[in-house]
Amino acid sequence: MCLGLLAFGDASGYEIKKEFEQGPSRHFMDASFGSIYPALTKMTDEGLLACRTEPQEKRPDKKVYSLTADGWDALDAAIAQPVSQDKIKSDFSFVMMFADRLPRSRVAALIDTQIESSREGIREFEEADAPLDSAGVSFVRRYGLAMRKAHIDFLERNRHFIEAGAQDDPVDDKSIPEPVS
Amino acid sequence: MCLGLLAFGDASGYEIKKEFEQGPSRHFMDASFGSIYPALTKMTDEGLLACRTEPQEKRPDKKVYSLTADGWDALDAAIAQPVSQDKIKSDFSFVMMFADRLPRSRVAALIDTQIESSREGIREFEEADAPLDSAGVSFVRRYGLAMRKAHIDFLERNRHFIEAGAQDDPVDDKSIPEPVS
DNA sequence: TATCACATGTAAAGGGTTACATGATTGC
DNA sequence: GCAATCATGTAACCCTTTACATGTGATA
Repeated sequence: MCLGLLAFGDASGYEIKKEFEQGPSRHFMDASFGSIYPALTKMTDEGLLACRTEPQEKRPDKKVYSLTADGWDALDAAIAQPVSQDKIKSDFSFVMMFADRLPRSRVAALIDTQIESSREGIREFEEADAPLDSAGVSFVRRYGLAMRKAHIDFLERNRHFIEAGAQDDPVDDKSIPEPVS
Repeated sequence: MCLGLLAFGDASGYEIKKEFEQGPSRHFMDASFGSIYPALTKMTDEGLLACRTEPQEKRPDKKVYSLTADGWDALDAAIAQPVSQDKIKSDFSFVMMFADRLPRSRVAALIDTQIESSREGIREFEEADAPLDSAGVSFVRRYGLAMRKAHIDFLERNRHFIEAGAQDDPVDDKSIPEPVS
């Protein structure tokens, strides 16, 4: 993943981490410093990356990595590899399977949070500098956008269904929604 | 996850694995025998699960697990816990970021595979016995269905865009698609 | 004054998969 | 005969996160 991100421009470990958090890769990959720094060191040892230290004023020194010819070859080899199926880890979906055992207010709050975080993701994607993207990056960014929109759309259209099936809230027991098929 | 699946009925480790592969939980969780069996043993030791051995004819014995009262409590505690953000690991999205470096035929094949596997997932979900689902399970199943449909929809609407940007195939260099904005 | 952003790195601990070990039966 | 399904379990290995270690400068 680090190798891939460096194909879009030289960067330090710290900048790669920011890319994982904020860039278009945000919605399908992630890594912590504990795996980024060792990976960068290892690939430099293997000759896939070159490293130069950039001194900065009023900031700690920066180690900027860039792809070598071997690095580009390794990237091309990686993207030629067969791809495995997408894997999703969703606490939300897991908890929703037991919505019947949860108070209505919790189910509603869970859905609200999901919608809000998808809206947040959409905002971040739309703010990003899309005109500079390659066709591939643009495709991936719009893909992330489309999935988030579909996510919000599904939740808004179906929430009434599951909220109706949930447990009455312990305290507030008025205003029972009609059951919906 | 095992605790959760057992809430829908007693099962053996082998059956839980099948549930991960075929049930509605298929699209957001997974586990191998190497983690299922130890988890089952551990939870039995902790008193969350009860285990009975069912002898079978012409088949190895089965160890069927069921939730104890403590198990139900642990499940309720688990679903009351704050949920973390969904995490997606997508080789496909990663490779697509570098579509410009790939031959058109590979990009097309990658997209075909994605569409086909989503169609396959839809078929499996629709075949399943939906009428017996709880409101929660039904919601999650329809959620998986909606996401897969959105996935296919995006790919079909946008594939021409990225396939146009990819590299000419090494051998076949005729029939160049028009660039699309 | 405290927290955040910048900046790199290591080690312990945790979680998971892969591979192995074993064995019967059914279908191609 | 060979592969797949049924069925359970262990251990080595791999990868990752979490937490720690260190230090400056800007902002609230």
